[in-house]
Amino acid sequence: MSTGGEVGGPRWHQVMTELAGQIGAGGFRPGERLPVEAELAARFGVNRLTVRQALAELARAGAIRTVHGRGSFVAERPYRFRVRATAPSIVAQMREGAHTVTQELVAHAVVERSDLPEPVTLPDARLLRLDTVMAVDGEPWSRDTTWLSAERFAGVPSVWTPQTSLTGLLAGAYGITTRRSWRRHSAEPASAADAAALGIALGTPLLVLTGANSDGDGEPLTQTHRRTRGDRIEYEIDLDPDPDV
Amino acid sequence: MSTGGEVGGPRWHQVMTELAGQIGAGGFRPGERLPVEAELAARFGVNRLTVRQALAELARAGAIRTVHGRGSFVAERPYRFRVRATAPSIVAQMREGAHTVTQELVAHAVVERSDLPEPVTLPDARLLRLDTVMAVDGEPWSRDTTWLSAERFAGVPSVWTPQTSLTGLLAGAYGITTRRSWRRHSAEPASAADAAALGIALGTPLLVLTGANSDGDGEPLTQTHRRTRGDRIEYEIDLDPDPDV
DNA sequence: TAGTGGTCTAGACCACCGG
DNA sequence: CGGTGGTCTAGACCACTAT
Repeated sequence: MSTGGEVGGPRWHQVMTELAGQIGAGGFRPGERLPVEAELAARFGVNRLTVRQALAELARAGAIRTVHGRGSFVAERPYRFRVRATAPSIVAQMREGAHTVTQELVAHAVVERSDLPEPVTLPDARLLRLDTVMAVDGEPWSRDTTWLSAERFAGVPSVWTPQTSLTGLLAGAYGITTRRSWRRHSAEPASAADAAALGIALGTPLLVLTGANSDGDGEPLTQTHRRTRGDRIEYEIDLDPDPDV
Repeated sequence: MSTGGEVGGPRWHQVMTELAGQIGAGGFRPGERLPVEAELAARFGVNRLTVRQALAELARAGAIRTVHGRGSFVAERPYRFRVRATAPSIVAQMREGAHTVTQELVAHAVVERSDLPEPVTLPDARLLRLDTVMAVDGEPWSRDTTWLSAERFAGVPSVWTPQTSLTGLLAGAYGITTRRSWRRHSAEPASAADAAALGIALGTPLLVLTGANSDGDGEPLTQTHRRTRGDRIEYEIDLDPDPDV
């Protein structure tokens, strides 16, 4: 610093890069609380709102996490979980990696087929809709909605536990082998509901997956809408036929 | 309004949903300029900063586009381009749909292999790096970086035009058929450079693709890093073996 | 109850755009 | 040049968290 060079850019941007640099250099440890906003404002010689804009950008980028009434904390694991998009069960993949995965069932209802997002691939008119929140190693990770036949799978909600994997449940209780059918990926800002459920700032980028799975015969079985923290996931799509497997 | 119902939530959120409703209901046409911030502030009876927070959220969601010195405009096409992730050339796909696609070469350089993002699949030590900005129907759409052998393809920059498709160029001038090899998808907030190149607000969600293509024999040929506006793209991944093809 | 972040205001000045 | 959004300040009060 004090190289005499042009500093340039808005003050909040300078504050942001300065803080990001200190975090990256280990000046603040993962999980550690940053100084309070008023303290940062005094330290940088700027108004508190200027500090807040810098912190907001850091939060969107996943470098810190800000909690109302408690403070801003350096992100625990700057880690992006890599998931194979071509496999049907994400839960199974993660548990292979010795991670704790839970899926809390926050709501379920029987809905009409018009409730499904495009493209609609399920044949049933009445569908069971499961709204769940997935957490990895205790940290909220994605907000998921799954639709499946209300008639065939009416008993699913009553046997659901946070340890349930839908793919595993269908295999165990119904003898159905699930296969992936199609996937679509896009990116959206977190809505107020997303932010509340995932403990992130409003507007944080989410990776949005919509997709469907079919049974062993290729018949449509489930349809899914998953909203995952963008800073915590990376979908991997292997297209080359691998001759070693 | 004045239904007597609970309004709830912060004022900026109310302003946001009110404006979003008017846009959705056709109160403002696509491309139309919104009233200036001071006018909106007066109309809603709030401070200009409160209006600005509402507009910032609408911009992140892609509903409006704000331009310094000119104003905020309702998004032209609330349209998400659907792209098959399993095909090698996105440019070809879009032109099939009768869309105008240009790729401006903004920079090119010869770099070391360490410049490549993980996982590194190209064998060459010295690589040609192409930085381009893709526009669809005149609107900036993605920021791309492509690496390929500096030795074999040294002539590429000198023949590049905005109409060039790299896949087409390799086929035409080098007789090479390109195949997709692997892809990774994640989501990130737009950096300052992204925002400037794509004409979007800082922090807007981007769909980030990293991937590689190989030649007909499966030999690694190119590696790509593409940052696309999240509100303008949807990657489609077909996994079911299609018996008709 | 004290400390923290979240919201809002009033006012000022700067940077960019177009005629 | 006038009009627009972008930044910054000083100060106030509210909502949430922990003790």
